[in-house]
Amino acid sequence: MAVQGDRRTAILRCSADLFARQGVASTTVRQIADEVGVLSGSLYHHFPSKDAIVNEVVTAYLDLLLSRYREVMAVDRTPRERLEQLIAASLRVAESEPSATVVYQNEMSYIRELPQYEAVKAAAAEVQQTWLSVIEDGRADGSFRDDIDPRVFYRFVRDAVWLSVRWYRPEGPYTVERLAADCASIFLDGYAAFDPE
Amino acid sequence: MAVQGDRRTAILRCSADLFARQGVASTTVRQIADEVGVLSGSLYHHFPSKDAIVNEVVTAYLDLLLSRYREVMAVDRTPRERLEQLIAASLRVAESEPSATVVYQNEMSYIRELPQYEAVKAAAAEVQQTWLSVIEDGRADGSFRDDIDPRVFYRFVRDAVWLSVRWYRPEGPYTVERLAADCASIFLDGYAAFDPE
DNA sequence: GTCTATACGCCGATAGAC
DNA sequence: GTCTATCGGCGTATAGAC
Repeated sequence: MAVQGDRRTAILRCSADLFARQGVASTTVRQIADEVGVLSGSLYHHFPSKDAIVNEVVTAYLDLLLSRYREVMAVDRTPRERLEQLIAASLRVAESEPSATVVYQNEMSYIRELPQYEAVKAAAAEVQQTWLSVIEDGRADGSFRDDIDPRVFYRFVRDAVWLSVRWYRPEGPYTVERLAADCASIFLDGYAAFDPE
Repeated sequence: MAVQGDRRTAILRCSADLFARQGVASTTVRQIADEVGVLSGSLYHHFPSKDAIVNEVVTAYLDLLLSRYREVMAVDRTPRERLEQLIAASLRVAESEPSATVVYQNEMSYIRELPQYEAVKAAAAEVQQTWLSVIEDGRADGSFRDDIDPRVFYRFVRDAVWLSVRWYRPEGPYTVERLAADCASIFLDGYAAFDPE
């Protein structure tokens, strides 16, 4: 069982890497098997289909992300602090699971056709609701602007945060914590120079 | 010739729509032919390969985008005004060519393997250079902040702008000009409420 | 749990009639 | 310029030996 668990994990990890690099549709079960070090037929002992592998990659990713979001929301903070924390939590998840993050960002049209899409949809809805509730709270207490639709602001932040997996490399001196701080500062304070007053 | 030109255009338009909806790898030449209203063999009278269709969709898109950017840069304006104009020009191109925009945003790993990738690469470099020069000018004249890497700011703006094709629908009362204004205002002034002073 | 061997369909692309 | 017909290859998935 430990062996099977390790093999399953290896299959999921190799698949996520290939899916992220080449796209799901362009990745073959033979490539996955090569990377794992078995023949393609052996994959079907662990998963019933290629789609099942995709589904598990995405589901595990969303479970991790949601658990981090729930931790952020469990603490009493201002909307601004919570927004900063959501950005930082997202970037940390993207750093620890870059391939799964890329798959989820790039392959939504593929994911939507999976047989178990409803579970993914529910998790995605909770993710969105978390962000929107924080933004609405900030509008309500006057710390955020009320002249721009919260959904528009949410989508800009979301896309900027998640697409950072396409260019951010955690190896350099620019840490993920600094990236999160810069992101929050740009979106909240703007890139225009502060008024020298 | 007019007929062939029309047919070529129809093939490009249908291909871009399918590529955007399903991904390039998952779109077959038979699907493209069905959508156009011919049989798949007939496509090869107009294009030597499926990859050639992808290449022309992307190249035409980048040509259009660059021509709009050059118009913006031809006028003497402040960095802030130019940044607003680049955002607006980008969103207008995304509105007029949504499928090609999606293809270019989603399929970079496919595009990078095309035989004629060098031309695409050159155009992409000019796009990036246009944004960066405007941002650098704003830092130089003190209108933009100098405590955050211009490349980081560029990538956040770029991703927020281009990913709007995934959710923005021009049919509603929220016009693309208003979207551009909101985008520029968030990125330059921030979403935090203005100091009531 | 992995391998060998293979079924079966769809893929991009081509040749040649019309 | 489009059609008919088809080729060779590679895709996912399966059956059964070990």
